[in-house]
Amino acid sequence: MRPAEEPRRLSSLQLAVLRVLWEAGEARVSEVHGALARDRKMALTTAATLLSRLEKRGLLAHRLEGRQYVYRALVTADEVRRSMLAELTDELFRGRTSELVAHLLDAGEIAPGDLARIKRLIEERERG
Amino acid sequence: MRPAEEPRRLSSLQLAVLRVLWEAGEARVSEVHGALARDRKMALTTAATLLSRLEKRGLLAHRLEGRQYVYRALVTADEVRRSMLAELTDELFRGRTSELVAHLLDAGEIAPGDLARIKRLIEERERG
DNA sequence: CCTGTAGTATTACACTTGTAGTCGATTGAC
DNA sequence: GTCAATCGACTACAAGTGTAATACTACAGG
Repeated sequence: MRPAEEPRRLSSLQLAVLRVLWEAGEARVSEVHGALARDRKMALTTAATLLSRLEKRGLLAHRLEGRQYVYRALVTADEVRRSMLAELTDELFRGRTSELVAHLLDAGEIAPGDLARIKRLIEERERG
Repeated sequence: MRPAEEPRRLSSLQLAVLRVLWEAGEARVSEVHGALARDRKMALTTAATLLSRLEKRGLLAHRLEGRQYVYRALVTADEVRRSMLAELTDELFRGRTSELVAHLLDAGEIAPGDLARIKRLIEERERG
């Protein structure tokens, strides 16, 4: 039994679709469209195309309710995060997570307040 | 003077090309091909195409040496890391770097040894 | 029954990427 | 000087993506 293959690379737009479904749990085409169209103007059929393509790829599924499709994600946000982050770590930081974190620190990408928060997380993890 | 726009999304293969140039400083088509072909079989013309496309996009430049093109990257590894990481952070962690790090910790992606190293980095940063 | 209308399915098209063949020019070896 | 090797330019093509029009279908209202 194949464990629902890795999400591999997903475009911004594909992720946006997934985010809608992750937040809503389930959503009709019109709802997904509504959510996406808040950011970028888009035809309803475009949203429908995106959804059916993602389904063909095995990332979504739908059930029928009346005449409408109700989609849901088959991958969790965490799976996608893990997989995309792993790929990025491999390609840009030779697979070393610590280098990634070091980069974050060097690049000043971390707000001062977060620094303490992260340190606390690490300490918890050390004990745990 | 346009500051060499953001690298945006780069494919694995495009990054592989860039890595070669980052390591070598400069490289001829045949050299880039040689490096890439160690991992995946590939025709020389394929490497040439990749290079010229990346140049058209403004990420590379070349000079002529004899009859051969010698390419170099116009973006640094750090710029690419920053930009791609920022995009991923936005899309998958609502822009919060701390959530990214928290995910890393939760996902157990960090080797035990690295934990201490990262903590040390944070402490340095706190003082600095 | 007939017909809008709401929804999905089908088709289309431009652009990017991965992949590479072929063309044309230059140059080193005889 | 001729010829083969070398090297970039140009052309090609299948997938995947973003975008959407158009076609088809079923259902609600009259």
